[in-house]
Amino acid sequence: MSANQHITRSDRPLPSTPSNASEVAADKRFGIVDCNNFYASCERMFAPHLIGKPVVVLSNNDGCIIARSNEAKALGIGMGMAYFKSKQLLKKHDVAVFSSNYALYGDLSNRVMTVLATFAPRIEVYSIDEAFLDFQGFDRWDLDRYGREICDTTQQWTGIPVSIGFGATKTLAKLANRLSKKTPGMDGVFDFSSCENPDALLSTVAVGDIWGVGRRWADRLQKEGVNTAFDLQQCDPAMIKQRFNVVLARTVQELRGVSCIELEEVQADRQQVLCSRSFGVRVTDFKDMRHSVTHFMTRAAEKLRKQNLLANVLSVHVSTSPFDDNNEYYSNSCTSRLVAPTNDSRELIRLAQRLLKSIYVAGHSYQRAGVMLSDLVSQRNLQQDLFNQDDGVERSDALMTVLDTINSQMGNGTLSFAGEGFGGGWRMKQLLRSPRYTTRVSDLKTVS
DNA sequence: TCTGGGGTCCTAGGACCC
DNA sequence: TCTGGGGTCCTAGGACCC
Repeated sequence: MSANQHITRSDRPLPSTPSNASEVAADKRFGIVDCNNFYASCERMFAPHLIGKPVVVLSNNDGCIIARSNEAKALGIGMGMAYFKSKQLLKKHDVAVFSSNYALYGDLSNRVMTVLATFAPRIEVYSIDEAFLDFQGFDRWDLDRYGREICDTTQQWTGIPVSIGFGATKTLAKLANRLSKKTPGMDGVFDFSSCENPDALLSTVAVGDIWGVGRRWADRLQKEGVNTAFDLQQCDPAMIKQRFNVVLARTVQELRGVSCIELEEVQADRQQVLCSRSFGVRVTDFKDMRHSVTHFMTRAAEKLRKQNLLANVLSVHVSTSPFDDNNEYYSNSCTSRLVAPTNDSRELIRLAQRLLKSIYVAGHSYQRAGVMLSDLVSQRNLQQDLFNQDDGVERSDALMTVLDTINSQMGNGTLSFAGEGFGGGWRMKQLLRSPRYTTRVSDLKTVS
């Protein structure tokens, strides 16, 4: 780290173990398992001829590239690259291209998580392709060997290759996981605590590659001479808290081996539910816009009911493309509170349509729209309305249950609201989606 | 022609209350 | 002339994650 006036090193000696280590029964130890190139691996599961070949998966609406196999990465295909800009390159190297197929990825993710849960007393499913495992008390275990067993078993039972990192904190485990994939010879398993010269290793990691340090902060830190994970670890947390914020200060502590971010086994209730999409083609007609917003509202209400939640607040937003230089950018949203919390699609649709009317301005070519539900409350401890004595709520529940049951048993969209319209160019493009191999009987793979 | 979607946490500042 | 202090709630915006 170069000398500078702003960032001062802490004079305190770095703790080799958490300072309160004597008070806890055993040192904390976290593992993070991460599925390698998850979406691409899922596609390969049912297309084994693609093993060893470059594969990419596109975002919703076939907009940009969001997952790449190692072979695709090696060709210089960047994450987030616009699909239309990379078509030539993809074609030239005969890259297999898929639209995203979340039904498939979600199902395979569940299988992976089920396997992982058998290897540790506690598991936190952190994202569709990652899970933290609790290995507190595993001090005497050969984690390197155990890690290899976890990877081998998961791959064998689910077909998805994974890698694992161990560390005294979540941040160090993430870092170990990253190193396990980047360092030849580690082969997807690395225990940071077993490292003989951690300072040297931390010096090889760019500050922006640390979990919790995004682009903005990486830029700011680098301007002040903090370039590597080692540099950041040497910073005084109090100074970081003052000059950046408490979140980054925690990251500094975590890099020092002081665990600040706990394992969260049970998922907290959601605070908001969103449904928002880009359109397959620009929308210039109010009727199409109303169809799309009604459709998004229907999906959001389904999500709400699936989690037994009710919403108090609804907002609707619309916008034109920020990339369109020829037309004026327009973006607007409108928020409203419901009279009483609800998850009834009909009521939410009615309000959403009203809100849409207030922000829709004719003459624009709209690129996206969406709805957001917030101030969510659990259906179980709903405050009863003293003045509403009719049986509306029960009837609404019954109707929504019927709707959801039919759609879940007979396929999404079996029953839909007239307001959603039929077809419509605004529905997203998914021209290259693979079959829903594991969640639809009609899409089952056949062997001839 | 064509640029994803869905979340979280934290902070600052204003309104309002006693 | 003089114009408190402490607290909560809400919102917008900025940062991050996958």
